[in-house]
Order: sequence, then C-alpha cells, then structure tokens
Amino acid sequence: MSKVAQQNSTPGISVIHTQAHASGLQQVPQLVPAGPGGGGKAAPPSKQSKKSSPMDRNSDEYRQRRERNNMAVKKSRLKSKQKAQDTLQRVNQLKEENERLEAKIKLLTKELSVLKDLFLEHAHNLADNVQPGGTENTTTPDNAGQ
Amino acid sequence: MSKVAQQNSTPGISVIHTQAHASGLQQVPQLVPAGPGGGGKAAPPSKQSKKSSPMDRNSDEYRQRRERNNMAVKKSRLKSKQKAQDTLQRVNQLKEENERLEAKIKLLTKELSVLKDLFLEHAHNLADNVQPGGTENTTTPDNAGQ
DNA sequence: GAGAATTGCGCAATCA
DNA sequence: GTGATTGCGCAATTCT
Repeated sequence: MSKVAQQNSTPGISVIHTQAHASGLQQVPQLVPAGPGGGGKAAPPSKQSKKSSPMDRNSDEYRQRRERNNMAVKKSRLKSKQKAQDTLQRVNQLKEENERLEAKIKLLTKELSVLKDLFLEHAHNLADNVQPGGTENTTTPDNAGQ
Repeated sequence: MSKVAQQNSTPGISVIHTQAHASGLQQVPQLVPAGPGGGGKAAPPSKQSKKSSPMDRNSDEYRQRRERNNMAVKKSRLKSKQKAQDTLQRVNQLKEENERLEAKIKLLTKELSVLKDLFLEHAHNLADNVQPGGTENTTTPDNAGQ
C-alpha cells in the first residue's frame, strides 16, 4: 500500500472522500478555472460554453455526485465481473452436458449395433433354413433387455 | 487506506496534458508542483521517504513510463475483452453442439425403439408358431429347429 | 431532465 | 527493470 496523501490548499475543502472507501484514491486535481470543460475536451477548441457553471470540484454537490458515480461504477463492474464468471461457468456446464450426451450416443450406438447384428444373424439363419448348408447357431437366448 | 495525491491550486502549478492522443479525449490535466515536498503528501505524516526520488511528474522518464503503461493497459483490456467475447461465442457453439447431440440421441432412440419392437413382434411370432392360436403370422416361414 | 448504469481512459500498485 | 494485470476514480455517454 502506498499512500500519497492529498491535501488541498484551497480554502474550505479538504480531503473529500466521504466515506471510508477503504480504497485508494487517485487524484486528479483540477483547478477549476472558470473554464473549459475541464473534463471535456481540451485539445480542441473546447469552449467552456458547456453549461454556464464550471462546476466547482470543491462544491459539495460535485463531491456528492462523484461519490455516487463511484459507487455506481463499482457496482456495475462487480456485476460485469459476475456475469463474466457466470459465462465461464456456463461453458463448463455445457461441456459437461456435452460429454454426457456423447457418452449416451456412444451407448445407444452400440446397442443399435448389437441389435442390428442380431437381425442380420437371424436373417442368415432364415436363409440357412431355406437352403441348408450355412452356419446356423443353436442358441437363441435373445436378450433385449436394457 | 487511501492515498490521495493531490495538488493544490497553488500558484505556479502547471497543467500538463500528456499530449493529444489521437483521440484527443479527456485528458487529465495535472498540476505539477515542482516538488516533492510540496505536492507530495500531506494528510498523513507521510514521509517522502519513498525512494529517494519523489518522481517528478514532469520528468521525461515519468511521462515515458506512463505512456508505456497506458499502452499496456489498453492492450491488456483489449485482450480481456476479446477473451470475454470468445467465451460468449464458445457458449453458443456449445449450445449448438448440444442441440445437435440431443437430436442425434432422439434419432438413435427412435431407431432402437423400432428395432426392439421388431424383435418383440418376432418373438411373438415364434411363440405363435410353437403354439398356434395367435392372430398374426404373415411373414415368418421360419421353422426354427429349436 | 435527473439519477443510475456503462464505458473509455489514465494512474498507480502489484504480478510475473 | 519491463510488460501485464487489476482496482480505482474521473468524466462522457447512454439508459431509465
């Protein structure tokens, strides 16, 4: 943790930071010259026409709004992070489901294969019966249970 | 907990913008007090012991490092965003795959069902042959010798 | 039109 | 020491 402290020489204001955020603060000292949309754009002509009031960074209102926005930002980011995590979880979930399904397919395929073979065998037997000489089987413990 | 570094509106500060990034958007004008002592820390005892050098925000080196880091940050964030998007895509991909698999399972299941029914029918036919009285028996000229 | 939610961005601390 | 990450605040913008 590092701390850099801040302090304002401006009369009246001091460390703003209303609640204990426990988090660090960053500083973006801004002089509030009557000016240019301070935050707005600066490179370009930037007129300070935006709003008649320069919005003092010292103003209580300003700090209050900042604080609120900071909260909102934190909330939003948390939500975003949560969503991302959920998505990852969803991926794993789907992957599992996928494996499960593939396994099932494999099983069904095998079952089908067995049944088909039985059919073929049977067909052969029939043929044999009609025209002896084949290789018939004698046992027919057909098991179709599953 | 919080570190705040902030400059004051003390006379003699200079605003430095980094430069007009191509985008030329928001810039954080920085007041740069000439010195460590002055702007440095103030609230807490905060010693300026942090490294023998307070790191002038004016220093070319500082600006250079900042610039590099900003690049890195941008890059990292882009990458992160990309990854998130890929993950979303992966989800859709898996969902599709899943549907495909489910369809296949449905098909296989149906096939199996048909085959099993055939088997049952056949079994019945056999029974009928052994013990007449049944109703069906149209196609099974088999006279199994069992 | 106000307030909440998002989003892009820079700073600084920390990781690797 | 350097690039990569991450948390955080600011301000612009978008959504409600």
